[in-house]
Amino acid sequence: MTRDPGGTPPGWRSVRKPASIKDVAAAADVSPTTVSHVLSGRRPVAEETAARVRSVVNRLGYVPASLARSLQAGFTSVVGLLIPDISNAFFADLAKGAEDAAHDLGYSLILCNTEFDPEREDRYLGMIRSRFIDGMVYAAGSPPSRQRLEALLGSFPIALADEEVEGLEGALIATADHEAGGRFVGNHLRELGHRRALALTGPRGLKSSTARASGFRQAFRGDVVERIGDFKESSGHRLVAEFLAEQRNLDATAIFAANDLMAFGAIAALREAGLAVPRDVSVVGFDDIRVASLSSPALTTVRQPAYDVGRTATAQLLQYAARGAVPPASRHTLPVELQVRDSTAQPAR
Amino acid sequence: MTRDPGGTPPGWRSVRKPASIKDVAAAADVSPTTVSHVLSGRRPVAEETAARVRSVVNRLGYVPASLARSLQAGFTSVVGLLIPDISNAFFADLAKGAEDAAHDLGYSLILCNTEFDPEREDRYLGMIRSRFIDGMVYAAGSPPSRQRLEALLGSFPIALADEEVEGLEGALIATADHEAGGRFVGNHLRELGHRRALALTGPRGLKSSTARASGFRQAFRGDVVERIGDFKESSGHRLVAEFLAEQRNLDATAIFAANDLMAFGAIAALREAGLAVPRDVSVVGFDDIRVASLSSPALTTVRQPAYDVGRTATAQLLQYAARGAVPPASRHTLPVELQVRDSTAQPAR
DNA sequence: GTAAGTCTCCAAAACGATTTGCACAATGGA
DNA sequence: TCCATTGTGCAAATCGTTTTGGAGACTTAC
Repeated sequence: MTRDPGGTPPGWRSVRKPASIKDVAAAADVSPTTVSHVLSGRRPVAEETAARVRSVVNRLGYVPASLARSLQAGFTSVVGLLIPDISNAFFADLAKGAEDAAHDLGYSLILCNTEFDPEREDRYLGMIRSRFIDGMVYAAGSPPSRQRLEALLGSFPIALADEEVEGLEGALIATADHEAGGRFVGNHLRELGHRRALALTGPRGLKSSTARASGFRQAFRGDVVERIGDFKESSGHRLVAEFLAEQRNLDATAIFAANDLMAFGAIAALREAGLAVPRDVSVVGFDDIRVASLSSPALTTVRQPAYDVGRTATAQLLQYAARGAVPPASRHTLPVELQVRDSTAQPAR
Repeated sequence: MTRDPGGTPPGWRSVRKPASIKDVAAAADVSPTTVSHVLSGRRPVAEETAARVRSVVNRLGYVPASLARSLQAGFTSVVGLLIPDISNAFFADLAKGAEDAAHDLGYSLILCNTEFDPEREDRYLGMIRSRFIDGMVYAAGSPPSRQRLEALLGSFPIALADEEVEGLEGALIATADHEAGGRFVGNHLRELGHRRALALTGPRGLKSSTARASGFRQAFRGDVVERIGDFKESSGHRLVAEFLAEQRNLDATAIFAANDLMAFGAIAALREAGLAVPRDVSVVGFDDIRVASLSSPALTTVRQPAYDVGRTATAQLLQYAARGAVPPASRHTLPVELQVRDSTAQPAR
C-alpha cells in the first residue's frame, strides 16, 4: 500500500510525473486561474491567450487531476455497485444495467463483489463513508446486517436493488415483482394439475425469496413443503437429495426453486435418483438466465428484468446523489414474465 | 454533473456535511496533526490524548476523506478493468478474478464496460490519464486502437488481459494459451476422422482469434474454410447460414467456432437447415462458459481459465502500479483444457 | 549546573485543482 | 473631461488530508 521511491529495482520505469496546472501556467506565461478558465470556459479568456494555453496543454499532454478536482467540487462522479457475485449471470446483467445508467449520467461504477463476505461488504461500505463514491447501489445476495445499513441509509445516498431489507423503511427500492412471479408459477403448476409441490427458497430474511414463496403458495393452493437454500446450485442439489431420502408418504410432483441455479441443482439430483424431468417431476426456476433456454430440458422459469433493475436503481439513485441528496423512500416494481418451456408438464397419474 | 445547492426541492434531505479532521481536532482540543498521528500511528501520541481523540472520532463518526488522502499520497488504490461486455460469462469470470486480486491487494476495481464502443473506451482510458486510477487491466474484445494504446502503454501502468494487441511490444500480458487450444481442437477433430472444417473466427486483428485458428490449422491438417465473425451468437448463426446457402462441392463435417456463443449460433443455424449435431456436423466452441455443459447437446469446447487470466493480469499489474511503476514486458500464458462432450463425433460416411 | 536526550505536540507546507474578489486597461457615452 | 462599462487576467482562499521541522517541557547523566 505504501510506496518506496528509493527502492525501485533497476530496470523499472517509473511513471513520469505528470504535468500540473502550474506547469501549464508557467509554460504559457499565465496564471493557473487562466488555464482553468480556458479549460472550463467558466469565464471568458482572450482568444489569443486561450490559443496559447491550449497549445501548451497539448504539448504537455496535460490532463487535470480528477482527485484534486473532486476534492474541491465535493463529489466524485463515481457510484458503487455492491453485489455478492458478478459471475452469477443475474448480477452480471444487473451490473450491466447499472453501468449503462451510470455512464449515461457521466458516472463511473465501482464494482463491489462481496462473495457473501460481511467483512468485504463492510470494507466497501466504508467507501461511501469516506466519500470516495457519491452513492451506492446495494444488491445484497444475503440478508444484510440491517443495523449497519440502517445507520447509512439516512445519511448517504443508497438504493436497494432487487432485494429489499425487511424492517427497513424509507429506502429507495428497485425490484422485480417477485410476488407476481411466484403467483405465475403457482398458477401454471396448478393449471397443469399439480397439487403437491416442494419449494426451494433462498435464505431466510430475504424479502425477494419470501415474496416469491408467498405468491406461489397463494396461487398454487395445494400442499407445499418448504426447504431453505442459499441460491447456489449445490444447495438445490442437496435439498432435493435430502428430500428424496426422507420422503415418506408426501411425494411432490413439482419443484419450485428460488432461482435457476438451484433448479439445475435440483434437476441433477432428480436425475441421480432416476427421476426424469418433466415426466416424473416438473421443475420451475426463477431469473431466466441464459442457460435456462439452452439447457436440456429447457427450463420453465420466470424472467426477471435484471438489467432493468440495475438500470432503474442506479438512475433513480443518481438523480438524488448528483445533487448531494439522500433519496426519499420510493418503490419501483418491475414486471416479470413466466417463460414456459420443457421442464414442466402434467403430473403422471 | 453540477450541483445546485439552492434549488433543492422541498422534502429532500441533503447529505449532512461530514466531520473533517479539523472538526475532530477542535473538539478534542488538539491540532489536526495530532489527530492524524493518532489514527495512522505514524508517530507516538500520549495515551491520554490519544484516548480523547479516539472518543471524539467515534462521537462524530469521523472517517477520513479518501480523496484528500489520495491527493496527498499520490495514488488512489483503485484499478480499472476495461472489458467489452460484463454480461458475457467469460468476462464476468475474468472480472471476478480481477476483483479478487484487487481486493487482496487493498485495491478497489472500477468496471469499465465499453459495449465495444470506442468513444466509451476513450472516456474510460481518460481515467488513467487523470490519475483517478492507479492502473488499468485492458481486456479488449475488439481490435483496439493500437495508436491510442501505444501512447498510454509507455507512460501508465496497463496490463493486457486475454487479448494481446498485434504490433504492440513491451506490454504486460496475461492470456490463455489460445494456440494450444486451437491445436487441441484440431487434433480432436482429426482423430475423429474429420478432414474438412469450417472455422468461425473472431474479428481480424485479434491475436487470440488468429492464434486459435493457426493452432487449429496446424494440428488439423485438412481443408479449412475461414469465415470472420465477431464473437456474438448472431454472427455464428449468420455465418453458418450463409455458408450453407452458398455451399457447393465443399461440405465441411465440422465447425470450429471462435467461442461458445458463436458455436451456439452455429448449432441453431444447422438445426434450422435440418442438420443434426453431432450426427451430421460436429461443432466445437471455445471458452467453456457454463451453458456449454448444460446445453443440449453438451458442447465440446476448450476451457479457458477466465478467472485466472483476470486474477493474474491484475495481480501482476498491481505489483508495479502500487510502486508507481510501469510494468516491463512480460507474458503469462495460462493453460487451457479440451472438454470433450456431445457435440462432436465421427463424421457420417 | 549544563548538555544531551526523550516526550508531546503544533505550525506550515505540500498535494492540484476551482472559485471569487479585484486590479488594471481600454472603450464608450455624456 | 469624467464616469461607467467591458474585457482581461491574477492573487488568494478553499477543499481535507499527510508530512516535516521544530519548539517547549521534562528527564537523565556527567
